[in-house]
Amino acid sequence: MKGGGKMKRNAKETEKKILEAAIGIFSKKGFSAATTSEIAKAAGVAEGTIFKYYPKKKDLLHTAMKEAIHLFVASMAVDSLKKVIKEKKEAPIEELLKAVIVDRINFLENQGPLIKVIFYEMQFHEDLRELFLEKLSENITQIVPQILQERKEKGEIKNIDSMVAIRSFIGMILAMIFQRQFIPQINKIEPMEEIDLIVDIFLNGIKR
Amino acid sequence: MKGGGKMKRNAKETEKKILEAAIGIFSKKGFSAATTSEIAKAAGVAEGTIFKYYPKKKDLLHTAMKEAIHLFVASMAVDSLKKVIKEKKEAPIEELLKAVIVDRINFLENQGPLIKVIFYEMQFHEDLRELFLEKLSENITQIVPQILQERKEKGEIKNIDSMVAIRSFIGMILAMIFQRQFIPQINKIEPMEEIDLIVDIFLNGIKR
Amino acid sequence: MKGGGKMKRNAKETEKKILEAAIGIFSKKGFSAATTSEIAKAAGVAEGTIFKYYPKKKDLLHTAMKEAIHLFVASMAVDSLKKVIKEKKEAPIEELLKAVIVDRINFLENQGPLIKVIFYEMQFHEDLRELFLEKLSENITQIVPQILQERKEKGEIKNIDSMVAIRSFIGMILAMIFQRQFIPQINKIEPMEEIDLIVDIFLNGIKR
Amino acid sequence: MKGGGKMKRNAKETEKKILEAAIGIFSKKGFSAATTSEIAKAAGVAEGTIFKYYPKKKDLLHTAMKEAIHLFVASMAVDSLKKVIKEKKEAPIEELLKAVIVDRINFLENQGPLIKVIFYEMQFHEDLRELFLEKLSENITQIVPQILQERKEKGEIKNIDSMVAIRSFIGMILAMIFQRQFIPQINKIEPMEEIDLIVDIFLNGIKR
DNA sequence: TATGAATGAGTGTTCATTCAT
DNA sequence: CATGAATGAACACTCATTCAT
Repeated sequence: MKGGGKMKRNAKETEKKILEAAIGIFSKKGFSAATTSEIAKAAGVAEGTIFKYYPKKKDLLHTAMKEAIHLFVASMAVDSLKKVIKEKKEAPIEELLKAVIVDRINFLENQGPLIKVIFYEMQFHEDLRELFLEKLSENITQIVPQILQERKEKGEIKNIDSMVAIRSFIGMILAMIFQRQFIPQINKIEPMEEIDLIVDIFLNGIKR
Repeated sequence: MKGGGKMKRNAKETEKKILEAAIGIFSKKGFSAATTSEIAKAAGVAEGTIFKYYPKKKDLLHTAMKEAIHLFVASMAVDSLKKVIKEKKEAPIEELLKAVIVDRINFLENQGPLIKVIFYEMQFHEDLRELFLEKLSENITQIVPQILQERKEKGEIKNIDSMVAIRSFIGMILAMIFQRQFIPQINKIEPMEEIDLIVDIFLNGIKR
Repeated sequence: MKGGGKMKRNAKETEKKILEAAIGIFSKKGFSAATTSEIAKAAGVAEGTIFKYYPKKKDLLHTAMKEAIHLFVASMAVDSLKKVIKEKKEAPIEELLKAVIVDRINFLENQGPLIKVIFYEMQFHEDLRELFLEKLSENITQIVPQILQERKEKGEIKNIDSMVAIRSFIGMILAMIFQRQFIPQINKIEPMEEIDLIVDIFLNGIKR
Repeated sequence: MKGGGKMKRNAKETEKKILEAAIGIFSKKGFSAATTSEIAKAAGVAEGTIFKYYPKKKDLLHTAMKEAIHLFVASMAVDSLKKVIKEKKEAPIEELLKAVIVDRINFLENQGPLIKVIFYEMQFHEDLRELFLEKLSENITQIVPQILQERKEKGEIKNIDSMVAIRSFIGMILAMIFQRQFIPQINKIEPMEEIDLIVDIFLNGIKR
């Protein structure tokens, strides 16, 4: 009846619960349609508590976005990919690309909601858009060319614009993921078979 | 004390103005963040007028979506593409594909906002999602395979799954459009050059 | 498409249709909950037409009320009752009272909706209340005492306050009508039998 | 930019204030004509606060009705009357009836607004009507016959249908109350005198 | 005279935000 | 620190009323 806390006292944990609940709701309904009361319920805190940590609703979005950007850009473009690339440095390029695809599919399956929020809200919030794209382009221009550079030098692949090549590859994969997610009924072949096929098309496409 | 009639009287036109304003606002801010007062202002009508034509705000979205679906699915997948394909039937496949890309870029430039609305809101509204995907998968499964069939028979290209090939091609194009829209600064080559390159990669990828 | 009338042109008739539709709707939902659009539809006219005849919605109510008051007060308290009383002047008083009851039940069955509107809206609109009660009290004080005066003089009934007696009788009848309308299931005896019983109670009650 | 909490915190009290304000306004203007903004002002709360307790305006009516029904049916038909009847069990029947009338007048004077709401809105809302009448008829059929039964057995009064007798008595009283409320100017005798007269009429009417 | 498209003040309702406890 | 009752600006939506045709 009196005001005051009941649950465990762990500010960091509470903050995290709120942020995670917010990401969940944002990804289900979008930022505008999500309500703070809903988020509070999902986080298991009182509505007022949210505002101790995030004075404005938009702060929730910003924090989520910053985390997402870090995850998406740093993790996606850098860490994870770098790892794959390094591990497979000596492997045939087919194997490298397949590993990349599988890695990306896993990434999207785990970080899907967050990614969704990024892409949805980026459209509407100039500040977020800039933040995201700045980070992204920074990393992309650094990392992407390296991936194919070595192979080009070895003469395995054509001397084409690396960005275009990589981006095309990404487009193929995303199109596959998107289609398998939303219109799975039109598929006639198995996922692994499909991955092979995509890699095959891509490699034939760019090889000398 | 209450309002009265003033402006021109043309129901059909008013309805259209409202719908167009709505699509514009929806695509700028998303459905939830858009307000009817804002839409009214953009349409140049009183707020109450909107509700004569669209009793619920969601009706605006639904109507926009139905129109969008018709445009996107029927027009995109069928009419326009069919035309391109027929016109270029005897042309080399490179030319066909380039024509398709240019046609799609034009389409997206003109119908961009509408398309954006579709993809945003589809995520959140089950009913819209079903409506869209049903139409889309219907058409895709009919049209897409025809595009490559002939070339396969002539032995120009590999005997691979047409859906995967086409989808990969679409993915490449969309990735290009998306990147050029949002991170244009990382581009090093000219659009037409890029189109040539994409077609080249794709054709090499699938040719026998 | 162009503005302009289609139907018969008969102002008086149109006006009447509107008023009747209004009374119907008012009695179904009350004045406030009734909408002019609903009334227009029920009257078979365009919404704007209503305001040619009744510039304000309240005018509809006022006109209905005036008609109702005329009907209810003049007709109920005066004409109809007078007629019954005159016809049965020489009849035994039991017969007179039964005739009155039957007459009143008929009246209410025919004029029910209008009566309902009177009693409902009277509560909220001071002006209507005054109009109604003024008329009513005028007539009641003139008519009511005459009904029993003669019988009193003949020594058939006690020399009690006529108003109280008559009002009690009216109360008995209205209670019967109300109960039969809303809780008919609790009745054990037939209507005519019940009328006999009420008259019997009343007459025994007032007889010397 | 948006509001904040200020006043005392007592949910139960706030809820009650709102309900009472609502009953007051409903009884003054009817449900439809009452506005939530008006109710909020009368209750001394912000408009939004109302909806924390009663998510829909109609919920206010329903809650008021349920309370009213309980009060009216349970209290009126059962508790209060039972008490009177028990207290006066050995008293002459005249005294019993007078006590009943006085008790009822007091009841209506105190609960008037609530009762008014019941009778108004019952006409328009099927659900309320059913709720009310169900409760009412349940109780009436249980309580009413008991009132006269004993007297019948003692041979003091005729062996007539108890329901009709009681209802007639209620009708007489309500007619008195109604008339005294709305057309007080036509009265020539004092209230207590009038009560005596009504009881006299009724008793003579039903005595053997 | 009748129409019905258009109006806009006003209604019920929502929700981010505040603050006494 | 956390609560949740309270707030009020803003929203979707209604409806009596006006007026060009």
